[in-house]
Amino acid sequence: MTISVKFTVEEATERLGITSRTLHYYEEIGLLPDVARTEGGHRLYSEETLERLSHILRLKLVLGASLQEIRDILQAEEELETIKASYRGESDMDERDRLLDEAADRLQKIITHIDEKMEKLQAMRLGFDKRLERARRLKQEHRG
Amino acid sequence: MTISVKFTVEEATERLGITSRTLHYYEEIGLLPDVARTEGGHRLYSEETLERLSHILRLKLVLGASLQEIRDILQAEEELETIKASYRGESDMDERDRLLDEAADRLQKIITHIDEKMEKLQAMRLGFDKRLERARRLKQEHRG
DNA sequence: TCCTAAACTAACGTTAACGTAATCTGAAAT
DNA sequence: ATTTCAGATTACGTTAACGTTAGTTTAGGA
Repeated sequence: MTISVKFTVEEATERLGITSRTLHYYEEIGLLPDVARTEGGHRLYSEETLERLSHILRLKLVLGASLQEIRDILQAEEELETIKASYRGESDMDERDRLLDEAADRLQKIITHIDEKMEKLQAMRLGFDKRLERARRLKQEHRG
Repeated sequence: MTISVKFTVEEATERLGITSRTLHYYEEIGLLPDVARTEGGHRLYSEETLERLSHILRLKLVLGASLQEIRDILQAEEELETIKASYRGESDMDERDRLLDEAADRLQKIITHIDEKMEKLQAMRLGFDKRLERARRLKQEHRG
């Protein structure tokens, strides 16, 4: 049996840079399943939950995704994990292939979305770069 | 004198894929200076304004920036343009160099911000990629 | 045991970014 | 000249993502 270290609310907030209200809220809207409690009702966060939270925050920051969209992404990921975990089991293999394909499809869509975002970022970066270059050139001309 | 084509609200909304309310709102919070009007008070958008709007929407979508942040970015860009435009004029050259440096600094910060975002996107993309690969490998193993 | 800091629940408050409804005026085709 | 549709203004409504306050309970060290 593996020892599972648990973290208090304070430890979680400090590590993640968010408030307890945010933790409560995420739990409230179903982003955090199965948060453990002490006998007295105080929350205890596992390492995996903290990683999940970290993932959520990354998705928010980088993709600019809403919590609803994040919920969908997480769900797709979990589904995939479930399928993979049960893949060597007993039941209908064709059905499993189908489910796996579906999950892979969703992942592919997310990746495509990320790629599109990166392309746009790249284009925008080039635009700002040009402005900066022109500014620097202007300064050089003036000096020389 | 160059002919300046102007566009109606409807043309603008269709071209940009936003509602008139959004146009009004952006004007209201100062994102769109000097929107022209007909004699009767109807708005007329110039090509430059439409491009500005397009830029705003890109910044929103790609950077996930708030309208406040976008206002700041646009302001920085305008400042830089003003400085560049007056750079060959008469007044204090040292002061101009300073202003130009300042503006360039802000641009540099935006670019750095974009770069950081792209790095995070890249890392995230790799993460999703791995999951996808594992899913595909699993399917292959099962078949073979 | 007692005390204080941390956590709990419940509920109302807040801000950004628009949506929507109502009423009125302008534009342009017939 | 009239109709009709687009546009203007005003103002209240909405949603997401938390913030904040209040009153109560738990945890853990002196």
